[in-house]
Amino acid sequence: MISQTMEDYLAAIYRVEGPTHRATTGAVARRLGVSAASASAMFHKMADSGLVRYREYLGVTLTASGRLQATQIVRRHRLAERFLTDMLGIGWERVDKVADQMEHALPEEVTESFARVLGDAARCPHGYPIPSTSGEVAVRETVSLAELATGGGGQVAWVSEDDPVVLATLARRGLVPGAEVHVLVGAPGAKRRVVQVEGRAAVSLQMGLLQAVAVEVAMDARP
Amino acid sequence: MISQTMEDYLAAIYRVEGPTHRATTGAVARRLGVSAASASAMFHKMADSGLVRYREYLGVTLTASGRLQATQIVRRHRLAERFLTDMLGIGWERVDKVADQMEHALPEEVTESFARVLGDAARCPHGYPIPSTSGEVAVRETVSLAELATGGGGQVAWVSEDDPVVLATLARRGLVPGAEVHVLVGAPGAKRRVVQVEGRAAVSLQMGLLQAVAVEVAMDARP
DNA sequence: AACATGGTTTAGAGACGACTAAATCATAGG
DNA sequence: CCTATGATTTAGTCGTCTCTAAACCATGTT
Ligand SMILES: [Mn+2]
Ligand SMILES: [Mn+2]
Ligand SMILES: [Mn+2]
Ligand SMILES: [Mn+2]
Repeated sequence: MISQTMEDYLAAIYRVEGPTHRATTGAVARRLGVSAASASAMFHKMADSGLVRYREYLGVTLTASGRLQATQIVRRHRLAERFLTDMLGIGWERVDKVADQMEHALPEEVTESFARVLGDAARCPHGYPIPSTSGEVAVRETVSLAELATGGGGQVAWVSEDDPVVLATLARRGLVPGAEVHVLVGAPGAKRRVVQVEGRAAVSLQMGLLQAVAVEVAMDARP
Repeated sequence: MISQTMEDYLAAIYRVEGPTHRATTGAVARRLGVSAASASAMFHKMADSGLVRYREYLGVTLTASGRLQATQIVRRHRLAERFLTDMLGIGWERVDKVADQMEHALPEEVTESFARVLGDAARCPHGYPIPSTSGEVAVRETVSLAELATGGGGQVAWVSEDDPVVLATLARRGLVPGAEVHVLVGAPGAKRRVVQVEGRAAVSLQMGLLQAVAVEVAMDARP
């Protein structure tokens, strides 16, 4: 049996480590709101349990076993979120916190019931892919709205989900997964940029909001 | 903030202490699968937090504050159970364990959404009353099938929910909340008794099963 | 009235997961 | 190539919850 805490570390590592990237102590600690010392100690225990490979001072990588368990936790998390928004009508800015608890409570049978009644949803309400039971995920190449080339645009793939205030603002601006968006004014990395969503009037958004939006650039517009 | 462990103690005390009965260290410890020493230590902390009154060697009683919080945990637990059986089709012998986790994860908003989509259910799948938001419960006078007078009968009010095997057996025998049941043969307290459910053929049940069934005796047949 | 018994509390200790402060390492700039 | 800097690890504690073993108390029996 794996502790709830260790499950949270697993999911955090999964989300931090990109396809190439290693999950560093600091990045995981930051995501979990925990000191780097605590993360370091936990990395040792997880390595002993065969969940990660740990190269000191460099960070961890999930093993096959660790990766499979991580995807299952993330699957439970995102299915729970979908359920909360779709079936209970809870606002998307509040579901992450609840799902963060539920992800540890749902046995296989309940998880798959969720999937069934939700029609095998492919994404969480924030746009992130829901891993399959075997751990596969649909990968998409994205660029944050902050870094997108001026004049460029695409479809919103997902939005960062950890700040409820940001989420509420994004929803009000129409910046939800699936929306078409274009950058009209402002260089990549600028403090503010003017963007246009679908048929709406253009709005100026600041850094924090821009960084929270991941855009899938149209095939022919890739850098 | 109150710990998940303390919440479990609160609910256990609530369920152990009858209208008159005091919740004793041993009874609470047994219900939580914990040593008496652990329960004793926790009682001190809960008394310090104003959740219970503690009379050493005699047990605890919930304070007004403790009782209110306990009913809210039990409300979440039982609504979660109803949701799992009614909306997801999970078997009633498995829902208690899942609800035991979910009861700590559901904020007010989600709990009341459950209540709404369930049409303000009055009982959990095992027949226990669901406390209202203000903590009120419908009281019913019951006698266990083991103690019911020979020849007597009534309506099944609720069944003990902690043993999945017992629950599965009871369901197979038709001994579910609402069923009419009569004791045909066997003295109160006997190892086995013959009972009849609704229109079914009479069956002989052993102690363990008999004790698990609480029967509401018809008004005119009260002892 | 004394005592035996069983339940309860205390004593002592361990697992887990968090923290701060201090030491250590990797690496980018000079 | 060397060093300054920032990230990481270690050392030392703490809080929470658990346990077993031993001491203690309330109770009913003799
Ligand atoms: Mn979590
Ligand atoms: Mn999400
Ligand atoms: Mn619980
Ligand atoms: Mn129940």
